[in-house]
Amino acid sequence: MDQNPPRSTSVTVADVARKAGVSKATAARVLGGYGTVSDPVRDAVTAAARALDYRPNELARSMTTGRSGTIGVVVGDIENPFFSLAMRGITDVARQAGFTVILINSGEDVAVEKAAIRTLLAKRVDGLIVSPAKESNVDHLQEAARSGRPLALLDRGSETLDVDTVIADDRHAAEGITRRLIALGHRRIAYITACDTPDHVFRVPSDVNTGSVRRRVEGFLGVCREAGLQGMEGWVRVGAITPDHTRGIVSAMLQSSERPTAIIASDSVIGLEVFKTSRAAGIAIPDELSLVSFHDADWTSVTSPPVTVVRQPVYRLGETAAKLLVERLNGYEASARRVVLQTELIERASVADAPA
Amino acid sequence: MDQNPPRSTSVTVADVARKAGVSKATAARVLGGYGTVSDPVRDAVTAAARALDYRPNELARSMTTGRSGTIGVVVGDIENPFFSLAMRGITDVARQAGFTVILINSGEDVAVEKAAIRTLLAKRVDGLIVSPAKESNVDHLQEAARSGRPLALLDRGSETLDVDTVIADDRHAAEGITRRLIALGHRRIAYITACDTPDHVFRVPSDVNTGSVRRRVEGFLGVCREAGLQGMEGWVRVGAITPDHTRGIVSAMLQSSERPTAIIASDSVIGLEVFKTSRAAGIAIPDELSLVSFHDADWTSVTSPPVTVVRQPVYRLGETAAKLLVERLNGYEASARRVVLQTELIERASVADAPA
DNA sequence: TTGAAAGCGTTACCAT
DNA sequence: ATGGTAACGCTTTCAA
Repeated sequence: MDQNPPRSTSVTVADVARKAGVSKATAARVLGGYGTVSDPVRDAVTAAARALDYRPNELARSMTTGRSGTIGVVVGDIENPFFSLAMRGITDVARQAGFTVILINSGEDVAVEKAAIRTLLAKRVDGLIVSPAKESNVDHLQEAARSGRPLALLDRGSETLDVDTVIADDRHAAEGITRRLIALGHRRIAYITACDTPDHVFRVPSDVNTGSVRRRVEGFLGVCREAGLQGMEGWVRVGAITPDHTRGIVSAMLQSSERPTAIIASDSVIGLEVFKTSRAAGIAIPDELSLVSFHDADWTSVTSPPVTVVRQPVYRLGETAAKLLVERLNGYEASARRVVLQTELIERASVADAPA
Repeated sequence: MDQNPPRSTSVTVADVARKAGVSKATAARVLGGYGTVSDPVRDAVTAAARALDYRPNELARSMTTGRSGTIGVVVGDIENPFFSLAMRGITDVARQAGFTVILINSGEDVAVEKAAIRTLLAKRVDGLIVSPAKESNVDHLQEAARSGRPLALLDRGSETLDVDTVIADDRHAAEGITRRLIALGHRRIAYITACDTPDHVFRVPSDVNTGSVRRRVEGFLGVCREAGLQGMEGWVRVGAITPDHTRGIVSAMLQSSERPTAIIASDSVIGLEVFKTSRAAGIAIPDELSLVSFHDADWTSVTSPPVTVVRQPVYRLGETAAKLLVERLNGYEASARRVVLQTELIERASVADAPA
């Protein structure tokens, strides 16, 4: 029973081999679980390994095999329930497939995203899942794709990037709620998103670089146009990047003489702030203001009134992206797949006829 | 302008050295940013690196330096807003300090946690941040600590583990809200937690293995005892691990003849489900039932009535754990530090006098 | 300031 | 079935 303190320098296959009285190659075979070895030798090596408390060095292993068993994930903000749920989907699939996940937060900043990709590539991740901050700026992703490591896009696609992509049917969802609101008599409908433009004002959909949001805005404007509503571009508000920003935007709107009769919130964090702000301003939902939010966050059913939402299959978004990536990692070679997951409108009580 | 397709095998220092007409050692020095080199040589190497689009292989670097620039994080469930917010704190600090984060979800399962630690150690993370599923079962953490890699505990401590720990003042918080409820005349006060016991029933605090929750339960029971309330152990309910489980527990309670007049929810996910279930059962909050929840999730102020919560400095919990770890990584050697962050009771409108 | 060569801990190829 | 040995891409003495 030698209980000597484990020396700081870790034990290697060579140590195990020596102790078991075999060659390094043989020890490596049983430790690594490859090649063929006789039972007695296997037992001896196993015993030696246990005695020495051998721990494989995955770094060294990756060094020679070229696979790190790691996938890199870059998301906008892990604190946002949307991403944390998608992340759960990713990690579940990854773990089951034997991969480990490196998470980097881009804060929706392209420069950070760029650096993240470099870091991840330098660490030799086997593959990448990215939710690109801006669709227009994907050179670094091109580069990643070219590096030979598979890349999957999450929630936000890119026309120019021919890689596996998993998104929700955002345009369709936006069209649906816009139609519904118009049918209820709404004409002053605001769309609020966290996406920003250089001068913080929206003019045309191409101003919005986040794929999922651009598609929604296009859907929104398209239906408005089709219904004869002109100049609705003015009702699209960008830059709701924090609750404070959102509050500023919403209260300004609510105080103006031509205030909106309906608001579409691009995510649940914004939806919540719209709810808070209008309540604080004494404006009643849904009598004076209708509210629809993307993402059926768990609390949306519990407010008074409960809020009408677009349910997105968020967990499955992450899960699917990870699955596609793992397939690539296992050698799948066919051309890029684009998966569009369906959303569902959950009608609750935050939407009503436009006030007279 | 050679635009030849980048060959699949990556370019190494040797390639750069050759192109720059210097030795591998010299090239490595400028590429790695260490040692001393003359300006002309530096420029030549830099130019060659750019021309070849050289990317350092961090794996190889880690191999020789022994540092991977990575910290491993094991949490119960990244989908829970508590952990996703703490995670944000961790990643922010890590990134700023030049570390990358590997995230593993334990699902509060000790076996998974154990495997996670092994994996992380095998990947040679420089340090670990763990939110241990069970305080009583920390052999694998002992082991991690002994491996020489620093370990920091998040939200849940361990008496037997002498490592840096960051927790909230859970006991104190629980005592505060319990006193308040008792002062309002409540006698049937339930405490509901996700933590489970083998037979799903609670008898004594030591049944609860999750540090933070055990401390809260101790605080709760202590104040009850001190106020002359006996047998309150029967009001502690464990196993609210999913919304469905929670609903089952709550609705059973609400239907019993001796139903609680107040409920303390151990996290916001449970708090939300209590809210939903009691509403569905037609039981009015706070007139017929008072509710206090741990974690001031963003939605808690927006329900009707808004819910009284214990505000925990969640982001700072993660941030602080990461800071302590990074200090260790930078050579800090003194004995283990235990940081206790203060909570705050946010009184809103879900708590009232006990019904007559 | 620069270069040659020895590791780091694996895997993998080629003999035996 | 087993052993010897050359990679993998980098850092790091030690000399020159």
